[in-house]
Amino acid sequence: MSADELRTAIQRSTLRFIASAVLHNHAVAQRVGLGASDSQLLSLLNLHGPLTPGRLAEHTGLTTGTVTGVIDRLEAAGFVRRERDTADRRRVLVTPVPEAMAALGEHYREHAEHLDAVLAARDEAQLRVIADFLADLTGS
Amino acid sequence: MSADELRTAIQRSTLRFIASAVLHNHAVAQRVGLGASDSQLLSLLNLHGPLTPGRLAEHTGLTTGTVTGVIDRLEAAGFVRRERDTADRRRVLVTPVPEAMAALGEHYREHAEHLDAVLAARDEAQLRVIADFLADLTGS
DNA sequence: CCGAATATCTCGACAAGTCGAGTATCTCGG
DNA sequence: CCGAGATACTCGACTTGTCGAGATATTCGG
Repeated sequence: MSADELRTAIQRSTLRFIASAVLHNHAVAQRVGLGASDSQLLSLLNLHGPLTPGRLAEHTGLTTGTVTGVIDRLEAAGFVRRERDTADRRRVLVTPVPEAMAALGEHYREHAEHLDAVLAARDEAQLRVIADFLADLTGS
Repeated sequence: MSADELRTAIQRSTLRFIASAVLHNHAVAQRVGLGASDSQLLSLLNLHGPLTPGRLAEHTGLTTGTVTGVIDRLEAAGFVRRERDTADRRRVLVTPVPEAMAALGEHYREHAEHLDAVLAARDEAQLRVIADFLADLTGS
């Protein structure tokens, strides 16, 4: 395999990986009883950390009224907590609840174990190449 | 960084990557006017190739009546085609329309270009490590 | 202080998606 | 052939999610 062939193979694999991840994510959300917007909002919180309802509305394209409802559902289900900002008491910080997130993570355990198994077959030099690649890819 | 540290770094990066991919996928679907089930069905077709409405209903957990409606929407929007199976004429094969898929892919061009840039900085040996890793990960 | 601006929440009306039961068409074994 | 089973589609009722306008609470500048 030439370098070019390797690159296109990597691109195809990446697409397959994304598609399967998206599907699994959707399946998990459905099993747990989360709607599409609920799941989207949780993903945002996991990526960016605690956010205010206003910022969540901007990121999702939903109105603030709708976001209030989404947060209500997520809070009732125990996935997030509301915390009033002590500095500016108009504001509310929506923070994910770690235990609930860990419980959600259980639904990804098979995938995590598969990843573990794949990584176990690599030596340190190879792991470094993979880690660097993913770090560059996720931009961090 | 030890091998263990590299492994946990890889796991974290993978999670970040999935979360951001799921979010972007959702954003694209919304922009193009696809509902959650519509997008899910398209992902299934892209992964597994042409499927019958019955199988799609099984995979998604929707009823066959609902799947008919989803396919109607996707067909009207030009994303899929219905083809009657000539061998068993009760059956319908739902196949993605390549041009529409390519048009959808445009929404991922920034990501593809970023991936290109990241890969351009790797030599052939590193590319091979990454390609093998992704092949094992996606199980193919 | 006071008025304007900001942030969130409330709630009735509306839109979209889904179900479920029934219908139409086709296949296959006896 | 014919009847049972399979496959997809139709359509009315219902659930869910979303909007949008207004209400409430808080901050900030002058």
